[in-house]
Amino acid sequence: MESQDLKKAGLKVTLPRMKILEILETSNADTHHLTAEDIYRILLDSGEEIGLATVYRVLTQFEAAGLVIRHHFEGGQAVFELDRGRHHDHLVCVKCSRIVEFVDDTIERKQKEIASSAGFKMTDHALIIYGVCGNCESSIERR
Amino acid sequence: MESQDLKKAGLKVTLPRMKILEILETSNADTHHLTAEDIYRILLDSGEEIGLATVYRVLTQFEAAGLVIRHHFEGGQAVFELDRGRHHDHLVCVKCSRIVEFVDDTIERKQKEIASSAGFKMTDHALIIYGVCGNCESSIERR
DNA sequence: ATGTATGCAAAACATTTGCACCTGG
DNA sequence: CCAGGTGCAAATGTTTTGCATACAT
Repeated sequence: MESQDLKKAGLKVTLPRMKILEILETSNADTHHLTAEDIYRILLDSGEEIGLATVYRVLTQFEAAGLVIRHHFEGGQAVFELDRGRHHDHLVCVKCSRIVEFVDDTIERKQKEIASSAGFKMTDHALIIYGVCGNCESSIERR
Repeated sequence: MESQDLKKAGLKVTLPRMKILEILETSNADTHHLTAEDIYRILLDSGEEIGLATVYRVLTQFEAAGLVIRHHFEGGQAVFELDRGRHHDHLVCVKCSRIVEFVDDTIERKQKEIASSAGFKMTDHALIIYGVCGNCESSIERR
């Protein structure tokens, strides 16, 4: 049960928070990571009464608590994903926004080297590879 | 003379465009990459009469023409840098926003491998390492 | 009860667009 | 001269905030 996670983060266990956590857990996996608006729509569609502002507030709190990660890929909206602890980078399809996660130890190691040889104490890093995924590649022409 | 670049891109050689190009050329190098607002301020401060909208319009045209690259680092505003042809990635100081550019062939190679083994046709990629630079590290405490 | 969360509306930003006027070739 | 460029103001899209009400403990 993840209501524990909420309590641990000093956040009351409320319905909106539980619902948002649940959505992140279930519809997050291999497909799209979610925007605040996505989550808002899903909640509305499933009959919940919630405000977009609350979604943003909750996501921001979750981010501060280390429960979710906020990404700024291209295209205005930030996307959110549950922080499952295992760091990874992203492949983003520029056609359909499909996201594939990956980890590469060689790259991870190299990054640390680069940072320290530039005199930086690395705090974080983001590697995003943009491209056209297999699906979109085959189905020629689409928006 | 880079008025050539403008003509080549099908853009009239106007004062605002020249000025913006000049700013990108001179104050771009090792320090901060510039936001549209930065450029706007610099122009106003140097006595030019220009609108922020024009700065955005020009930068967008420059981007389309391949003259500049737009980056979406953390923190709202996009930053722009001249495209000098040599691809590179970025180390960003989270304290002072100083930017260091770097290239690592191993990482470049690995990225291609990762993309193709995931069935993606890579179109672009962005690697950003966030950290605290030497300067900020030493001068303990600062905003 | 009581301090925190929420919903709504309004504010705050970053960026884009419409339009009348100006300018480069 | 005339298409394209510019400034200004208004529109947009995203995220944040103020405030009165509702809820978890």
